[in-house]
Amino acid sequence: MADQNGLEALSMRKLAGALNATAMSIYNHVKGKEELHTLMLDHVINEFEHPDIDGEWKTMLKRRAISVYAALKRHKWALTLMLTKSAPTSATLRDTDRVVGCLRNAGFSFKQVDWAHNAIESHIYGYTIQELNFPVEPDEYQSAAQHFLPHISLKEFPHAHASAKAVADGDYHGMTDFEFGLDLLIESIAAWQAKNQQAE
Amino acid sequence: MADQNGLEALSMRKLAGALNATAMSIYNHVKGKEELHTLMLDHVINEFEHPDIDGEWKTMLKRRAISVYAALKRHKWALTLMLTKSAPTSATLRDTDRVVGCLRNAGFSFKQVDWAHNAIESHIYGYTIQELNFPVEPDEYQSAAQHFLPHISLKEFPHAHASAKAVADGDYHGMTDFEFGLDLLIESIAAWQAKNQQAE
DNA sequence: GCAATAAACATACAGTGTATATGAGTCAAG
DNA sequence: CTTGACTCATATACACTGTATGTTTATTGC
Repeated sequence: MADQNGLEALSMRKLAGALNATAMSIYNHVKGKEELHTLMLDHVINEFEHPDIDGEWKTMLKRRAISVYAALKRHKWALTLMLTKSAPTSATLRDTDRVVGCLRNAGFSFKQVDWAHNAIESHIYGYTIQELNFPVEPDEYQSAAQHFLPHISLKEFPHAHASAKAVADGDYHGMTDFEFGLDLLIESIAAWQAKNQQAE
Repeated sequence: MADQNGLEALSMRKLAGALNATAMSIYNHVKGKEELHTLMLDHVINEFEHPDIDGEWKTMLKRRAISVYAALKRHKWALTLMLTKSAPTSATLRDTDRVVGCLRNAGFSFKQVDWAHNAIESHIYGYTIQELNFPVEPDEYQSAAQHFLPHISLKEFPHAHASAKAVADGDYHGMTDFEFGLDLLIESIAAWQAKNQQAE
């Protein structure tokens, strides 16, 4: 229901209706709506591709990152929930356990694992938050830019205007790439870790 | 009100009460709650430190990134709103205009600007989303790790357990750094841009 | 002083999450 | 065979939400 009509379309009464029951029946299986959200979020996290601990860390973490990105796009409500939830569940524990294990096997110190993991997660969530917030679909960038261009004041915002004009004129597609920043990060993490290996 | 008690504590009636008025009076100044949220978000965006277009892009974008990060931490509800909002406002336009201008002056192509900007934004939002979601304060990491350690199954999640144990034992503080990933990104973007300069 | 406008208001409605209490069904122990 | 415990669906009710509608009051320009 949330996948199709958004998180606000999922009320206890509507959920109960879809199950041919009343709203209060749900409370026999779930403590409240917050627990329901936690379970939903767990379901998404379980769709992440867990890295193989003995695999090459770069490819393992890249594959996982792409799968996380895909899952968060499939379930657009998930990131919203992440911002209102608190305690980590066993689903997140399993995921982090694999990531940590993979990096530890590659010779990372605990601090290096933490920092590297955190940086990659940042890219995944941040890239997704921007894409989910972006109002137009990728195949409509040019037409959207043409439509929006008159609303971007040339005097007030000359550079933003020029940038939008480049997309409107078809000089470049205007599409960003999830793997661009991801690769930058992974490579620079590798260099950083190699340099600080003996220092740790 | 949202800063102090969270976004859900800001209802039209409570806001009106704080202004010594009734809920419906607000609708004479604002179209609805969605517009109220947009205005609140704009207020946060206006707290961002706009980069000097003629400054050195690395330091300019780094300073801006840190100010964005600080603003999003001051107003914890802002990121949540970003995920439910749609059209960009003039406040966001002003911000992106400065960023784009700064990078353009540094010789970036439009595509390079877009990709670099997007990657840096990803780090800011993603890092913040994790920090806001994290349940414990930095000065309580060790005690929190000691408390949570028994709940992390050694058999099921050995690496996560070991990582938490390292924090609990005080082997390392367990604190990540916003500027770590930021610096990695900025430096690798600089290298990438320099290499592709003549190719664009 | 009067008309026009702006802003605050009271009321009402549909919808939300959920506390509480009741009732029907299943199952094991005496 | 019965009794008691337990699970689960239900009905009712409460406090709250955003806001559509219509009315009253205050303020301004002429």
